[in-house]
Parts: sequence; structure tokens; C-alpha cells
Amino acid sequence: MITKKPDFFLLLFLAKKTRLFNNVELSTCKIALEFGGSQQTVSRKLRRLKEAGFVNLVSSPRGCEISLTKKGIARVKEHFLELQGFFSGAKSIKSLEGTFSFGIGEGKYYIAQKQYLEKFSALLGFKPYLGTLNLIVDTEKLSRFLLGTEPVFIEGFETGERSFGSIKAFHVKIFGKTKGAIIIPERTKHEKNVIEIISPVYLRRKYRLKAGSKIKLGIA
Amino acid sequence: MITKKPDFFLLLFLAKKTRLFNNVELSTCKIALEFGGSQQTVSRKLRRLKEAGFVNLVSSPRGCEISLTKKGIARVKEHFLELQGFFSGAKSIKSLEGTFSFGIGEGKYYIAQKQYLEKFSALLGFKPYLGTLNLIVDTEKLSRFLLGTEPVFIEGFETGERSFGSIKAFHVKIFGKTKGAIIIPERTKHEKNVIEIISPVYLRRKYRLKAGSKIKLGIA
DNA sequence: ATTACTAAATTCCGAGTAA
DNA sequence: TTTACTCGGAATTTAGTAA
Repeated sequence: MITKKPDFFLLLFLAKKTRLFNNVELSTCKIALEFGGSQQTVSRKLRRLKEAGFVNLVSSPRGCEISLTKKGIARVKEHFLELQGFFSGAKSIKSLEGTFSFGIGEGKYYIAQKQYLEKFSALLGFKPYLGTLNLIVDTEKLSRFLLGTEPVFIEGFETGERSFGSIKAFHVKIFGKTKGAIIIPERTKHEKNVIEIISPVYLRRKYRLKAGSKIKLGIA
Repeated sequence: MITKKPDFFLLLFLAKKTRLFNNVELSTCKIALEFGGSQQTVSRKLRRLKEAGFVNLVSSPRGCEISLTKKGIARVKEHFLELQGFFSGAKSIKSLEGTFSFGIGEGKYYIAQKQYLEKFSALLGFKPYLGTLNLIVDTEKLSRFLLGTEPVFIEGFETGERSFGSIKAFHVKIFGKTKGAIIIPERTKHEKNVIEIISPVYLRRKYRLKAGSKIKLGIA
């Protein structure tokens, strides 16, 4: 008979209960209550975790003695390290370079919407200049840069005519001093290597930008 | 209609793909291939994640545009922080105090087994004195102490007469200098506030231990 | 009190397929 | 190519219970 896929969430639950290395005495009833599901389901899932070699399980009419096996501990650690890989600052970067590009001016139409403008002021703390700065960036570096910033979520809205989607905004400092934000629509078909920047000032004039000019963004 | 429970693993998968904050273009086929399951199942699970408010999803015959919502990002972060809670050294401690107690001498019988002795030598790097030191410890502190140490797994074995279970061992330094290890059977009904220590030296004599003597264990 | 079996209800999966 | 529907079979859940 083929061993069924064991319940990873129950393994995580047991990892917490055992503090990874300890043995614990539990009953299927208590686990069911705390973890969710019925006593029978917990019983079955425990047996599967045992079959799969993730836990040591001694069941008796007096309850269950449970500890994680080497394999079980490894599995939980692996899961954690994987998550840590992209949450920890290890891979994030603190500045991002972009190349100025003349956009098609589409962004301006969107951010000029009164509802967006009000939310930018309220949530970002500045009233943006009525235009966006298009930057060509390395998508890999963009991802790593965004990981280190705190996103601001700007809800979408409906007008009589059409609907405007939600936007994620990320505070940045342009050339280490000018306030601004990267804005990324949540629904976009946009090429991902082009981002739009808003700022209270007219960046193009302030920094005398020409096509191909390099702009440095830092974490705000 | 009640929204079904969305697949958290798919959410994690998408968290990786989107690097949390980015938008990605994927197809249900590609996800199915990489994540597992059929195209149909992925399609259904994506829609459930959307229903549950975890992802922004725009599907069309040309593919899917996917990004995580604020709620989705929060859910993944919450999961990570929960794990980090007991993996990070924040809660671990570097030393543990125990009170010497005369055991019933049971441990001696076990560790004297030739198979165990050989594995101790091979895996722990020392040939233990033929006896164990029983220590009464605080279970909460023991858990936190063990979190900071590296477990050594000693496999069980069978003799003609009976079977001997696996043992987890943790390197320690007794009073900051003497080599030793905490040994915890994987299957035990043992009261968890009593641990057994093995060491190449006869600890009881070396430290002139009497019932009630305090022993300090440090990370090796 | 337990664990865990059986059986019925429910849910899930995926081949086939329409758009 | 896509997405996503239908539907039959597989898998899962859980109430009832035995031990």
C-alpha cells in the first residue's frame, strides 16, 4: 500500500508542541480541538506522519507519546529556511538604479484622478506632481529592492464611467534626498521592467533628466 | 455559497514567484507542472485564493496575471513570523542549570549496550563512562536550551531479545569544561523534567556530587 | 477516559471538452 | 495555445462505536 501524503500543517503544529526536540504527551481529542478537525481525522493523520517517518508515535488507550524524528525536524527546518530565504534581508538591496525613459504619458491620467490624489496625500504624505517618471529597471534587482521597503496599499475605486484598480506604493528617496514613491498597479499587463515614480516635485526638471539618464533610488 | 478553504501551499508558491510584491504572468499549466496537480486543479485553487482575497487574479485565454493582495502578503508573513518565533535564537538560552538526583540506575543498563556504545563513540566523539547522571531541570528552560544546540541522532537497533529505540543526543559542556551529552530516548514515558547526561568521565566523583548539587550545562 | 475501525456523507481531483 | 466547465471516480472527513 502506498503511503498517503502526510499533513504538513499537523507536522508544524507538533513541531511547536514539541519545541522541535522534546517529547510530548497528547491525546487525539486535544489535538483535534486545538488543531482543527475531528478526533478520528487527527488519529489518521498522526498515523500517516508516523508512516512517512516524520514523527515517533506511541499510541495507547492512555493517549499518545509524540516526538519529531530527524526527518520530521529536517522537513520543518527546510520549510523555515526556504521562507527565510526571501524574507530575511540577506537578499534584499538598499538601492536601485533606473534609466529614465519617456513614457506614453498614461500614468498621468491615472494619478490625476481625484480619488487617487486624495489617497496619495493621506497614505504617502505628499501631494504628487501631476505626472509620473518612467524608469527602466532590472526586474531581479527591483524585486530585491522592494523586499526591503514597506508597501502602502491604495485601494481602487469606481467612478460612474469605469473602475480604477488598487495600487501598491513603495516609499523611496530619489538620489538620497527627494521624497517619492514607486507605484505599481495590482492589475497590470505592464512590462515589469518599467516602473513609475511619483513625487511632490517635478523630477524631470529638477534633475534635468534626458532619455537614458540614470536615477538612483534609495529606501525612504 | 460558502468559500472553501484556499490552498496555503499554492499561496506560498505564488509568494515565491511574485517575490511577495511583484506581479507575474503565469499559466495554470505552468503552475501545475511546477507546483503539482493538474491544470484544472490549479485553476480551481487560484480562483479560491482570489475568492478568499489572498491574490489579485486576472484570467484570460492568454494566461493569468497574478499578484498577492495585502491580505495575502500578511498571511504569508504571519506564517513566517510564527515559525521564526521558535527557530530564531531569540528565545533560546545558552546555559541550563540542573539538580543532581540519584536515578534508579536504569540508564546505565541501556548505554552499556555495545551497539549504543559504538555509536556514541562514532557520533559523539567519546566513549562514555558506564553510567548516567540524572538531572532535574526546568522543562521550559530545557526546551529553550535544546533549541540552541545541534542534535545528534542515534539510531535504535534490535538484539535477539528486545529492541532498543533511537536516542537524540545534544552535546554539552559540564561546568563549562567537561565534555558530555544530554541523551533523550525518542520513545519515552519518562518524566520530562529529568534528563540523563553521559560523559567520558565519572562526573559524580569528579565534581563530588551529592543529592541536590547544582550542575551547570553550557552549549558545546 | 483513550485509540481507531467502519461506513456514509462530503469534498477533491482530473480527463474530456467548450469557448 | 489559453481558462474553466462537467462529471465520474478517488480521497477525505466524521459520526457511531468497539475495544
